[in-house]
Amino acid sequence: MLRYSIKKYICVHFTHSFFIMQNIKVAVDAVVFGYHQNQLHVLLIQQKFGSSQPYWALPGGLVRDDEALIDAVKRELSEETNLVVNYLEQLYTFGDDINRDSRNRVVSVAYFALIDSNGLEIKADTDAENVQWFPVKEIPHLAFDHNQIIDLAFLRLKAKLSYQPIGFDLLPNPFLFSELENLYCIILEKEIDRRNFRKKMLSFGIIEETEIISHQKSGRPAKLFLFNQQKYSQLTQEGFHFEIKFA
Amino acid sequence: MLRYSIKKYICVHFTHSFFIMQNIKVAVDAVVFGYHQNQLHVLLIQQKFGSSQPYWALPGGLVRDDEALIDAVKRELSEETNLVVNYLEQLYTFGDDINRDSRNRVVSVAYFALIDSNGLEIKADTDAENVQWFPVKEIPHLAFDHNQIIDLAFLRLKAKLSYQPIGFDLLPNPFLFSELENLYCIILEKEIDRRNFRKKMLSFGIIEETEIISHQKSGRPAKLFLFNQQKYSQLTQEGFHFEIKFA
DNA sequence: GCAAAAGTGTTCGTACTACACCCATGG
DNA sequence: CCATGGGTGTAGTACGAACACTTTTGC
Repeated sequence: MLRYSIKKYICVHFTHSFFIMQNIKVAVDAVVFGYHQNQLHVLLIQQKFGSSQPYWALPGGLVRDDEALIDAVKRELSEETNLVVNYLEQLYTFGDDINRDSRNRVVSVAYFALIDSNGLEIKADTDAENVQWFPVKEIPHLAFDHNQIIDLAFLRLKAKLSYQPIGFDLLPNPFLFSELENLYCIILEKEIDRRNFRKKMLSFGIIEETEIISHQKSGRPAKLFLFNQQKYSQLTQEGFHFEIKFA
Repeated sequence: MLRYSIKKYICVHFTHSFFIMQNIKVAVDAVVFGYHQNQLHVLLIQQKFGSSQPYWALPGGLVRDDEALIDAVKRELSEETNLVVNYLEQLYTFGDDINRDSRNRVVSVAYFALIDSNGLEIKADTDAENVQWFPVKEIPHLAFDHNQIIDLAFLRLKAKLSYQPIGFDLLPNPFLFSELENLYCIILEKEIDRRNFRKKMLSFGIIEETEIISHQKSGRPAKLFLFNQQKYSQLTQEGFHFEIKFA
């Protein structure tokens, strides 16, 4: 079954050679999540096509010949939205649908990013704005297969929240414990017991209580907490595994 | 910061247009894992370059213009190794190193596959063979960044084994419980208590005991078990989550 | 003094861990 | 009868789940 044959050898050689022409373009797209107003948001930009009809789409674009994929994402984000994100990882490569872009075959490497969007809220009264946050539950119909990409990114975020301390990348540092708790509730779409959540979170030893008191909201003032990234890295090297799950 | 500007708009439009030329090729590569002789193996093929020096490499090749990525992997596997795998998923896209292929910039979408390699063992005496299983701990120096790809695939396999019932895709069906247990021990690289393992595995209700008795080995004959994929799918829809962890 | 959010402990049950002996067969 | 691998139960422990009242501030 695995036996070698001349025919197969030629085939192997052929498909590994560069004699065959290929007309596929490589793009990157980024799903940038932000958290503000007690909601999870996705950053979208507005585009115009030849058809002159404006679509909302994920920030992204074609990769340059001399540019790493990850650099292409960073460049696009910087050019299109002027943002630098806190967390960035590769999500999935979309290239099974040959016609996902009607102009040309495009394989898109999608990335997944997190940012603290608290200081970045866009004025809703500026109609000319072409970059905007959308609540993740109110995403319009987007260009290409971008809705699908967001769905996948959201699943990834939900999953990762439980086994990697990435929630902090959506919050200011220092942050309020209530913000963190709320973030988990909203993204995981379930209620979480405040006492158990705090107990578990603090038990890891990767969060430090500061002496800073926040008077931002009504009610009793709250202490601010710091996520200690360095401590987390250290513990991880020692075999520690972050995991937080709720019924 | 997110304010719209003409300059930015032009930039967005430009990078999303197809006026810019791109000279990047798109390839797929597959890390195929097999399990036999109580060891985890990876399938490699032998290639020749212009330099005429033969390298071992992952099965893979360039994607055709009219072909889904996943179909490209299946085609390459079929052409190069004549195999149909039990499990196949996208692993990661390698495209940060511009020079990973010295001939041309190539972005490679790597896949991760599992197969029951028990009936497929290659005769070691056939020197002309250009497809071969290598124990995962004895992989030679490969072409391109293929060693790195295998490392990542192995990490993925290790991780997935704990939260997805993919071990069965490396075994015959029906299988011996001792095989399953051994597979977990070897891939996770730790010892597992036999009694606890069996108890936990059976508690999910996705494995059925058959009346078939195996007399293959010395010692007391063993019952064969069946993994019930359908039952697993059903349970998953009902919110069941496979998870098996050991100290 | 009341509304609003912060802060805090205990009990109960479940699930993981550790651990050792007998059983069925082939040679 | 001996070697080889298959099959099984229990006791202790640790962790997750459920649950409600007090505290501090602004208005």
